[in-house]
Amino acid sequence: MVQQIEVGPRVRLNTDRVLHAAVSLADDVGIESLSMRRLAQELGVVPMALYKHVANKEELLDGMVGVIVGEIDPPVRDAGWRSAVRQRILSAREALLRHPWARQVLESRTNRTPAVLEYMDTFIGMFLAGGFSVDLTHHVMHALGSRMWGFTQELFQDPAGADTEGKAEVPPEVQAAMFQEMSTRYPKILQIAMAAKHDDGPVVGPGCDDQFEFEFALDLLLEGFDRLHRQDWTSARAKLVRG
Amino acid sequence: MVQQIEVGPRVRLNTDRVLHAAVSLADDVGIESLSMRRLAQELGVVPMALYKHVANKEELLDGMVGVIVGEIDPPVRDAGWRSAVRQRILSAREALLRHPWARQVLESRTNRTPAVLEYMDTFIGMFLAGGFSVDLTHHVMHALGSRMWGFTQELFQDPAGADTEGKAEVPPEVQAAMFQEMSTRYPKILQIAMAAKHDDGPVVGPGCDDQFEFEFALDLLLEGFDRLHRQDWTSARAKLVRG
DNA sequence: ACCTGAACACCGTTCAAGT
DNA sequence: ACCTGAACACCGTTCAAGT
Repeated sequence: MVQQIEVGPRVRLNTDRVLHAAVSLADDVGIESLSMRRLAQELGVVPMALYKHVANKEELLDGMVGVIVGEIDPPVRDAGWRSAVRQRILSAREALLRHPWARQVLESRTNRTPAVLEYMDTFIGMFLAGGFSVDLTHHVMHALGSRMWGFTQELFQDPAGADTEGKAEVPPEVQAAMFQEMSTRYPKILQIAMAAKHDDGPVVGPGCDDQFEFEFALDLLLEGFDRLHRQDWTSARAKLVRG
Repeated sequence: MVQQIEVGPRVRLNTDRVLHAAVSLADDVGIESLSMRRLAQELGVVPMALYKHVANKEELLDGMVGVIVGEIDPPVRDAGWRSAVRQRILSAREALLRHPWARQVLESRTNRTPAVLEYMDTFIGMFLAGGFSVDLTHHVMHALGSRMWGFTQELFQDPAGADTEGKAEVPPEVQAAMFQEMSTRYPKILQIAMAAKHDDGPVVGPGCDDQFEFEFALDLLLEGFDRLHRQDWTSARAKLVRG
């Protein structure tokens, strides 16, 4: 699991080492178990030593986000806006999927760190380079929202995730009872959940093809953006129509 | 600010009273300051007394979400799916806006409480009643994601929000320097930010019409859903095409 | 310049006891 | 049946001191 020990001459701490240690500690033990004290221990150092390199825990989290954002590929060159945007979002998605805690941290934070701003700036650049008006680009960015990072709120999240080991298996008869309960109380949820499972396999469990769902919504939006772009959509006109 | 005092015969605690006290405490002091101890104090009771009515803090948060979800209007009757969905989402949005902490709590949680399931079930029902296939409804729900709750990740969030009082005002010359810095490092962000401010007023500050942005993206999606629905879209066919 | 020790003001939660 | 007191094992962070 977590590497530690670290004998020999104590390596000098620096912000980068702190940040990367924090990232891999969060990868290993989960974000909820990441504390300044625990991180210090991992680095073989007293808690207060960290405060020379990050001002506080908030800044630590911002720095960790920065590390992950740094793993996202820059926009591909010489491609249309649509494929450039699509590829970059899917690259972001891959980076975020490597660090399951990152989604939550990204969302919980009002990020205006240089790394995040840099990402957004080049992101916006893809639309502008594709001939989008500044106006449309602005609204398009809002429409994407967190999808820009390659994720959306999952509808039917697995409970907690993390340690699947500790939890006792649900015995089949209890599972059947839960199923019964669901089908009478929430029949429609069950219906669409069953539809997803149909061609996959297990009736209960995470049978959704998340990647398909993500691309479904993404392409729907991209299609819409494209249409508006070709129509020379402006927000002023839209507001007029809306009244 | 926070009402407390509460003299006279101590009212008996119950889960409902605990939950509602927690909601209004979070409204008042912010979710990050909501602790079991603080809540107990607010109710004029020792911390441990709460544990007779909620199993732990997680369950408290789930219960608080339940209270907010209960404030969302049920689907309107005798309307087309599109207007029913639209109205309900905007009603959810109003409820969530009344409790600024709710968005974050909703997102941080793997909610499968009865209140949330009930909301989703009736939500799904609107599409099915509109003649959507179970298949399309499933994907459409994923595409909506957290937009179902009436919010999306805000692009340019105000830092932290909450106590605007304590923070010292940024002096104009510093503001100008920040502006300068932004325009050279993140020129495109500035461009689209300026576009938003154009007809509003202050150059810096929250000049975005959040409601417009929200409806812009929502209508783009609804439009897309409608098109797929009329084309008798199926995921099987879509996967075939995609390869 | 960087790290340490001890302390402060908090957390959520358990356990055994009170009425 | 409900509430209390005292305690446990944690937090993030400050301050003054060490090398």
